[in-house]
Amino acid sequence: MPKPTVDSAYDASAYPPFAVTVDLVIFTIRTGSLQVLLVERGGAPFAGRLALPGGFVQPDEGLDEAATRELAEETGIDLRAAKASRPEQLATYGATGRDPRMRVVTVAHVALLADLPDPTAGSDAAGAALVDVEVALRKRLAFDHRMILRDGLDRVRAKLEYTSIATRFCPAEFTLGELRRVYEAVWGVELDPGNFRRKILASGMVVEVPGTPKASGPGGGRPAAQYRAASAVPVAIDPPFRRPGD
Amino acid sequence: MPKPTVDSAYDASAYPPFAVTVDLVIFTIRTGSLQVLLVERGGAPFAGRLALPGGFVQPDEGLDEAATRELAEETGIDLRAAKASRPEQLATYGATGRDPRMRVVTVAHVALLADLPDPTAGSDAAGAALVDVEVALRKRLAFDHRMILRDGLDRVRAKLEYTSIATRFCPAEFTLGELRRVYEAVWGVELDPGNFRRKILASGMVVEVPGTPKASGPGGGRPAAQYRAASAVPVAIDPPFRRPGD
DNA sequence: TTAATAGTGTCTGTAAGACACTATACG
DNA sequence: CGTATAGTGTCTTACAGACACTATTAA
Repeated sequence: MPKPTVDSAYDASAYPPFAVTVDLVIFTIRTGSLQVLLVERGGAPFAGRLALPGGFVQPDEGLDEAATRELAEETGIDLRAAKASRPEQLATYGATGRDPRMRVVTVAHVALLADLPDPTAGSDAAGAALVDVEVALRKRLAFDHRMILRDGLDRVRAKLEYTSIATRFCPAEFTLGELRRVYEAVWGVELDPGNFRRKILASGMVVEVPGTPKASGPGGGRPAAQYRAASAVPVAIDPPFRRPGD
Repeated sequence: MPKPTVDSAYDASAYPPFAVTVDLVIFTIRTGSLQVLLVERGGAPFAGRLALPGGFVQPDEGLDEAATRELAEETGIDLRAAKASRPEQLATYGATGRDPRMRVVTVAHVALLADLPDPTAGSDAAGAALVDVEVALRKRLAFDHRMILRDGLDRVRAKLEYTSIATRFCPAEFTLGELRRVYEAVWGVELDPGNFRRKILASGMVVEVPGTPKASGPGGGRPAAQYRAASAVPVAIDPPFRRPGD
């Protein structure tokens, strides 16, 4: 095993300079469909195109920090206080020419949001919008953001199988029906309510909130028990909850 | 959802400059134990410490390209010819201060190697060595390389469960006993030969090479049939091959 | 012969999926 | 009443794990 080339390369005075950014794939579920937050680009390049939110990493912050800051700036959610659901690193994209002006390496992150009580929707959503994921994937996004979105979607779909992150899409308390509709929206399938119930309860990922049945919605239906995530941090589902047909 | 901050940030003339490197976690299996390739650092910082091989990304190459180039430089393996087993991106590490001299973001990759016929071992392995992974994790490595190694190990252990990458540790033709010992080395467990055989054959990840039984080793044993990977690119194992006790 | 590995057969427990059934709401 | 959702019970099938058994080699 030949020469170690590390040392000479670490010449602090002469290294190729790169710009480093973070981009965010922010998913949420609205009206039963999986949506992603996109912003419209103002200036060149890709002016007018939709893009993932993101920005430069500052010299004094780490990558996670930058992603959390961008999430706060784009959605108003301050995760440094609510210690849950930090953006998770997805992958890094650094092909030459992915930004036509200079060499930019971007570290993509994924974040899951419970749909916020509508104050957020009415506010200054200047240029930012939630777009159905299937629709977004058919559009021409800026840079390589379509690939990043594709990878982010794959990641979320996979992680539903073996972790409890689905609860991240739900408010603090939720019914098993709501949780099931999260899985159905992300996976694009229908799940048997009875089998779903057994599987989730057996996994221990949720605990029942005693004595608080939820009033049934329009059209009737038996009131459902309320649950909350058993753990603040996502936990492994064992055995995994395999998605049908994949 | 508030202001999009993307546009102003994309001022090509004023961005915070970073150095971008790739680091490689190169695993192989030797004498039944999982080993990782480490190099000894010559200069400061961390002079004398063991480190993962790696180096700066050049302005005209992509991240994958840089990782492949570094792999070739460190091991003599040219993957641009043998189109198999490219380094796979692991994660990106960019904490402030991870390099004491400047801001360096490193994109870590994982590569799996079949143990090479000993020419490589005898050559100029100046400062490069294969180290048992458990031993390496107990050492103090340079930079945050211990964390990277830990993450790389987790990744490989997980990927054995649902892909056919274990064959990457084997030569072109191998017996099921050899493949089983790969799993045992990576997972650190013992597997039942009979059940292992059934599981692997049912997965379709290998195909038998007809009419070539392998002579049994020292100590005897029935000769084993030879197999090769059913696909040049890793394929999903369905249902997954779950690792015992985890 | 013994020891070691390859390969097959069989049983058991767990869990997923299909689906029927009961329970409780709305209109 | 009908319809919709919540929740339980049951049956079948698939498969992992334990383990016994046969086959074929080296020493």
